Formats: sequence, C-alpha cells, structure tokens
Amino acid sequence: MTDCATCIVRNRAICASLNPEELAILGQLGRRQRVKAGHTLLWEGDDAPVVANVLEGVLKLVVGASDGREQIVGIVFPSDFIGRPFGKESPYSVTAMTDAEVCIFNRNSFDEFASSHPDLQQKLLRRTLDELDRARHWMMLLGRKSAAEKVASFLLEMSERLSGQGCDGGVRGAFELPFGRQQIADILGLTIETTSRQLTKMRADGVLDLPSRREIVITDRAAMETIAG
Amino acid sequence: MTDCATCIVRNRAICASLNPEELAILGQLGRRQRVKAGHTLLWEGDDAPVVANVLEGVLKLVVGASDGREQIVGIVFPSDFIGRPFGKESPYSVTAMTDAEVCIFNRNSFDEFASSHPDLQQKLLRRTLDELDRARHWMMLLGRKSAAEKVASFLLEMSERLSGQGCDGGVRGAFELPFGRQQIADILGLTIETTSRQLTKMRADGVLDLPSRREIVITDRAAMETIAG
DNA sequence: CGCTGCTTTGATTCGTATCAATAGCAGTGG
DNA sequence: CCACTGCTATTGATACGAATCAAAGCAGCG
Repeated sequence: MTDCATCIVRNRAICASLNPEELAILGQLGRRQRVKAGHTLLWEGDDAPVVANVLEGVLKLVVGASDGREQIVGIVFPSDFIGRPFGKESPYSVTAMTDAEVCIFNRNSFDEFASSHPDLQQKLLRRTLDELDRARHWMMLLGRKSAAEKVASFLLEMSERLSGQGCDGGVRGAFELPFGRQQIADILGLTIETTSRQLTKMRADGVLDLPSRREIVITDRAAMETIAG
Repeated sequence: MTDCATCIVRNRAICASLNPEELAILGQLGRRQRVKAGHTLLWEGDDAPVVANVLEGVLKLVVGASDGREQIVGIVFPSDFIGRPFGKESPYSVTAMTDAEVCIFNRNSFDEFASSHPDLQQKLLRRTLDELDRARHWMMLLGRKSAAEKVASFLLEMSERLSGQGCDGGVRGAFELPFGRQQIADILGLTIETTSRQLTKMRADGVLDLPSRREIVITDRAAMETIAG
C-alpha cells in the first residue's frame, strides 16, 4: 500500500500533531527507555508518576484479584499511549510481553505540556475514545461469548492489529502472536486448557494451522468469522 | 453535605468549564429533549449525527449479537456524556432505562465548538479517561468473577453511583435501582435466573434486604465487600 | 377479577474449570 | 551429541457453576 517511510511516521501518532519546534520541546521532556520482556513498568494501585508512548514491542494492561486471578484489560502496541494523564494512581499494571522500547514522560510535565497544546490533547482524546470503544466491544466478548467465539474473535482481531504493524500489508492470515497460551487465556477470561482445546479443535476442523507455538495461520477466514459469531 | 443548589451546578459538569458567554453559545447549539423510558436514542452501527449531555434519568449503552444476546457496556447518569465526538457511527445503542432528559448537539457543531475550546475538550478527555478506567475494571468482573462476586460488586458500585445522585449524601446502603432483573443480568453477563438466585441467597444470608422489586438495602456492607472479592 | 409482564423457584443439562498426567521444546552441562 | 532440567502446551477424566427449560408466584392495571 504505502511505503515504509510513510508508515513509520504514521506509527509515531501522538507526536504527529506537533510541529518540529514543539516536537523538540516534548523530546526534551521525555526519555527513551528499553523494557525487557516480563518487566513491569507500572503497578496496579501505585502512584504512577509517568506516562509513555510505545515505540516498539507489545505490553499488556493487567487487573489482578487478591487470589491471583488476572484479567488482561488491554494490549498496547507501538504508537499507543500508556499511563493515566490527569490521574493519580494507575488502575492496572503495565507489563512488557516482549522486549520493548518506550518514550517516558514525567506525568506532571506532560499534563502541563498537553494543557497548552490543544492539538496534542485532541489527538489524545480521539485515541482514548477509540480505546474506550475497543474496551466496550471486548466487554461483550467477555460477558456473552462462548469459548469458541472468544478464541475466534481474538484471532481475527489479532490478525488485524498485528498485520498493520509491519506495514507490509501482507498476508493477513498468517502472524506470530507476541504471547503464549496463558496470556491468551487471561485476555479472553478463560483457562489455559480451554484455550488450548479450542485451538486444537479449530486445527482439526481445518480452520487454522499452528506451525509453531506462537504462529497462527488462518486458513479459512470465512469459517473463522462464522465461529466468531 | 452540600446544599442542592451547589449540587445541581456540579452535576452539569461538562458545561462547568465554560464561562457564561461560552455557555450561551453552546446553549444555542444544543436543544433539550425528553426521552421516554425504553426509547432508543442511538442505534448500534448507525451513523450517529448527535452527541448529548444527560440532564436527568438513566440510560444504557448496549452491544448486541446477531442472535439476540445483549451486553450492557455502560450506564449513563446525569451530567454524563453520550455519543462519539469525532466519530462516524455509534459502536453501541443508547437506550433510556428511565424517563430522561438530554441536551442534544449536532455532532459536527459540537466537534467544532470543542476544537476551539480546549478547556471543554480537556474536561471531555478526563471524563473519557475515567470511563475507560471504569470499563476496564468491568472487564475484570466480566472475565474472571463468579456470579456471587459479580452481583456483590455491582450492588456496591450502584450504591456509590446512585447515592451521589440525590445530593443527599444520605444512607449509602439503601437505594432504588433504575432497572429490573434482566438488565442487571445484561450488565453482569449472567442470566436473569442466576441473578435472581444470587439476590435471594444474599437476602437469606442477611447481607441485604429487598423491600420491593427495585429497592436494595445493603445491611452488611463488610460482608458484601467480602463477597465482592 | 382476571389479565399481563416480571420475578422467583425448581429440575436438569451443558460448558468450562479443575485436577492430573503426559508430551513437546529450549536451554544447559556432561 | 545426548541426557537432564524446567517450562509451556496438550490431552484426558471429573466436578461444579451457571445456563436452560419449565412452572409457579406476585404485582400492577384495565
């Protein structure tokens, strides 16, 4: 579709509303940081003095219960925003699922900068509205869909979001998940066993291939969509 | 706590960031409209040419599946905002659960007005961020909690949100739900029977009273919080 | 009084969780 | 190169919680 140069710019979406001068100022406020897979950036319930922009990698937003149950409430991709502007404490943990690189800002500095840059704030508003729509759509999945429907819906959404990534516009049916079975289960509100069984069944039914642990190939997209309900 | 005059002002939160002059302009853009209980303001998937501010009553945001299953993904109270600024189509239906009154704006006019009023836009951003946090918290409930935990969590949250309403600051343990059992079930991702059974059990356990169909009295808040997990 | 719609209660089924064991793979050191 | 270890995933047997199916109770209302 488009060439990669354009694509990279598009990915740095939050900054895209700024002119070079403003970008420079914002650049001064932030600092790049690498996060190793598995490392937690923000803890649920803690004061979160930072916000950040994801440059590379994938992170998860997790809400936990006292007894260890976990629900992943959001997945964060490059160009997405992390943290809670204008907020006190983080309502969830943010953990890297792959090695990642983020651009971190002191929250107060960022809030101030945002307050004086309406364009940036509008961009943030749009982004937040999109996230809210996505979250609500996910609520339907969690509350009302069966295990098979959940898994199918999940794979279809991942195929969308992950294929956008590489700006190859390539084969949408084949992709590599940045996480394992347990994480899929935590996203879908299922157990790891049920998740595994559903995938196995889909392979048996010829709807997908599982070349390796993390690779998914959707071989019959129409069928997958039917299953997703 | 505070007297009602203060309270009413506080409730009109979105407009609160504007000066009288701006308020007048915004007032010109909007028009008041009454909505009867059960009437749907916006349909899922339809173009939504309006946004609105709730003045009175309670509305629900609903996502439906092709086979009739429904999940309520949000409940809207007075001073809350409805619709999708900067969006095309509504990702969910908006239906009045009680007789309601809203202040409706043409979306384009509102977007334009918002774009030139950063304070309003920031208010909207904060509101949206809060909604997002609430939605994500709800995802944990839908994905990981048992029926008993769901019902208890729900009652506790309703006791919070409904008691704020009347600005009486009154008895937080007693309140009247603006909806019936089926709706509670649609909020919690349960069936009406399971919901009913959980309530009956809680009454038997002395955690709450059910004076009438829609009245709830939490008699043992601590126990309720324990059940909520 | 007898509708009508909502809620409660009961009996049974079904889907997913749970418990338990095995299998596959990746890394390590002999 | 292969045995050993640890981790993740798969598969199987069983239990349990919530859905479903069915019927009865209860309010509001003409």
